[in-house]
Amino acid sequence: MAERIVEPQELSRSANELLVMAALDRGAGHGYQLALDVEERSGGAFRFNHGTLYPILHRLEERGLVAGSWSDNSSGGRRRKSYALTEEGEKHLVAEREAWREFFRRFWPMVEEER
Amino acid sequence: MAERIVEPQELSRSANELLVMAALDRGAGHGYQLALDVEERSGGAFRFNHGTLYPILHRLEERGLVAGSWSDNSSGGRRRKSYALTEEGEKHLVAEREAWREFFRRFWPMVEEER
DNA sequence: CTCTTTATATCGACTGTCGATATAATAAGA
DNA sequence: TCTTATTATATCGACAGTCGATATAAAGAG
Repeated sequence: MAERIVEPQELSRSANELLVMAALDRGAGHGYQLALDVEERSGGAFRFNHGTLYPILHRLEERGLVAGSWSDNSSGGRRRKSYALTEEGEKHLVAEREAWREFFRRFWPMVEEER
Repeated sequence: MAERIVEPQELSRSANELLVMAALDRGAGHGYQLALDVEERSGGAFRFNHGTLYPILHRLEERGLVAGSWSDNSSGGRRRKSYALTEEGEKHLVAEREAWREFFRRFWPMVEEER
C-alpha cells in the first residue's frame, strides 16, 4: 500500500476519474445527474464538460470499475444509463484516494516556499 | 487573491511547471541539473523526461516567467543554458502555489470517504 | 581512441480535454 | 398545436502536453 504515487503526467485523468468514482460512491446515478452533482457540490468549482464526462464513464466501464445499465423506459421517461461502482471499482477508489494523498504528501514539499 | 483554482484538465501542465519554477526558485541553474535536483530531492518520486522538461523551460521563457542565458564557453566547458525566475516569474510562482492550495482545499472534500 | 557522461534539442505517437454538434424524448409555454 | 427549453447520451476534429526515441556534440575516463 501507499507505494505508487500519482505522476504529474496522469494528474488530469486521475483527478477527473476520481471525481467521477467518488460521486458514484455517494450514490449518483446517470451521467447527466453526476455532472450536476459535482458542479453543485463543489459550488461551481468543478464542472464536467460532457465531451469529457462520457468518455470517462465509458473508460471506467471498459476497465470493469463501474457497471452501467440502461433504465427500462417501457413506462415512459427518458433513456438513461445508470452507473454504479463495481467491487473492483470500490477497491480502485480507495487506492486512488491513497495515491492522491501520497502524491500531495510528496509534491507539496517540492514546491513549498523555502523558509 | 485565491480566486482561480487549478482545473483538473490543466493539472499535469501546472504541476510540472510548478516543480520547475520551485526548483529555479531554490537556485537550480540549467535544465539537466534541474532534472537531477528534482529527482534527488523527491527521492526518485518525481522524474523529468527530457522531452518534457525542455519544452516546459522554453514555454516559461516565452511567457517571460524565466530568463535563460547561454553560458560563456570561451574558457572551455560544455554549453549550458542557465535559467532564473524573472520578477514576473516569482509572482507567478506565488500565485500558482496558492492556486494549488486552493485546488486541493476544494478537491479533497469532493473525493474524500464519506463519514 | 573509444565509451560514458553531460547537456540541449526535436520528433512522431499517443492520450485526454475542449467546444461544437448530433440526436431524441419530454416538459413548458404561447 | 406548434415551438422552444430541458434532460440525456454520444461523438467529432482540434488542440495541448507527455513519452520514448533519436540527434548532436563536447568533455572526461579508461
